[in-house]
Amino acid sequence: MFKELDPLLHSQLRLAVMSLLIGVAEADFVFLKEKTGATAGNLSVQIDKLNEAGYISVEKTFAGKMPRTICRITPKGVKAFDDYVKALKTYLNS
Amino acid sequence: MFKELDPLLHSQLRLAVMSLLIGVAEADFVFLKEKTGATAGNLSVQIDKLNEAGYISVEKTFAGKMPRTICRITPKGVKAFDDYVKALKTYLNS
DNA sequence: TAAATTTGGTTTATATCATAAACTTGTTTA
DNA sequence: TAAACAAGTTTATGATATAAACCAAATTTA
Repeated sequence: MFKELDPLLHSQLRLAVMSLLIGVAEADFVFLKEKTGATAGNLSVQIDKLNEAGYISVEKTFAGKMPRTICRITPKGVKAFDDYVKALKTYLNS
Repeated sequence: MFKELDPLLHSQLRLAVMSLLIGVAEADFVFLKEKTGATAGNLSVQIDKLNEAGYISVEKTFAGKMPRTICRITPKGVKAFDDYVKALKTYLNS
């Protein structure tokens, strides 16, 4: 009947981040912040969680002298996102 | 870009309840409990929240001598569900 | 060059939420 | 009448989302 919804993805901000990352090769912190409209603190926490789950990879580099955090979705993340969408659909067939 | 997700509907159990109710004229507590697999306590709490939000109406009657709680989705609930689905789609266009 | 501001974040505190365990009220069965 | 069951409700707790506060380095301004 209803499939379980991965709690890691069933969060507005984390879902937005994954949604953005799935469409691009990579995206940095500032880009994600602007696109999602999230506060930096909240975004930082949610990126950590996605990273720890292995759904995204996080690379910390420098753009010139300024720090730059680059995020990329992983194959595991793509699969999780896909599964989440499938599960969601079991709730939306009204 | 991303639309807000109504926090009242962005909950696995409440979403399941709404999903069930949108397809039928009415459903009682026991039916909802069986279909969702939720515990009675959790279901009771979430039904209350949906009721207080005006998304469903709750009628307490008796089936013979046993109590029976009947739930129905309201027009407001239908609209909220519809809006939620629309908002969700802004996250899934990958 | 010193002070103020901006950038790019992280850490911490809080308020809310989802959930299950425990409880209640009444009914049926042995 | 005691035990078991039915249909919920209340309560306790642990997790979660979120923003406020903070920090270090770089840049701009006076």
